[in-house]
Amino acid sequence: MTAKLTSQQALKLWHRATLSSVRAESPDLSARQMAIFLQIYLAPPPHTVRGLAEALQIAKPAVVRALDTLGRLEFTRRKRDETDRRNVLIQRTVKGSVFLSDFADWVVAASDDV
Amino acid sequence: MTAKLTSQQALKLWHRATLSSVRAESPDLSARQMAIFLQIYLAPPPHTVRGLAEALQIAKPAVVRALDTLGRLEFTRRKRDETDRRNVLIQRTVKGSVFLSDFADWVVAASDDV
DNA sequence: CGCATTCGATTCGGTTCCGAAATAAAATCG
DNA sequence: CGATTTTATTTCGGAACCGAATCGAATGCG
Repeated sequence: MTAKLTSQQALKLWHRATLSSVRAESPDLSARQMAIFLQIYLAPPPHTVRGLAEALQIAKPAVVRALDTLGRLEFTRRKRDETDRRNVLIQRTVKGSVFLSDFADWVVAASDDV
Repeated sequence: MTAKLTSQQALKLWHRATLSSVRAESPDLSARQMAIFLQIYLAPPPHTVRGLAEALQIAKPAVVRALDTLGRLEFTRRKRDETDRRNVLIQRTVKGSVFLSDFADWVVAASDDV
């Protein structure tokens, strides 16, 4: 349904969507934080610190810090895995879903007439 | 040529592109920094601190700091405006253009078969 | 000319982030 | 059981960031 974008279109899309997000004063997430957030919401669970670190190819402490920030924003939540208590399962939240929905709207709007 | 994206497609696109960027160990830019960077490269010049602050609706010191970081990365360059020496004109660089080109490729790839 | 305005940068205290190394807690294995 | 492995977190010094307020230089205006 959607054709592959040209470079020009891709950049214009990214520009517009990012502008919308910044103007809306949504949390100023870094690329890493955003990648972790999207991974949690779009990739199939369960999500662990180790799994996220591997998926993004970054160090575990960086994941822990990003989860601290996302948790502070109430975009994600930690839950101990009771079957293996070494693991921490990262879960979605209502607030995170709302942000994701808003964000999707900005990207969709940016893709209109790009 | 390109149809408007659905929310699902928009998020999948963003997820994939952001993952590529993070995995490639490109600089971990925040949303604000990325918005400023794209504004400089995609919107018509001249670009000033004040103009960027207005376009993004953020405070000037935040723009100054972002330009410090982008400058450190050699993605942008400051140049005094000689006709009105209060102004600083923000300019593009070769290194910034290369990054932008790489970034565009990631988004294009992410848009394929989304 | 003198004063007000504009512009970018700086300061302030406080927060978050970095990578590398060390740690704590839980599970597994011999 | 004890030793090893696995998992997430904490620590460290150093860097970057925040918003609000202030500053210094340049310009414009009366």
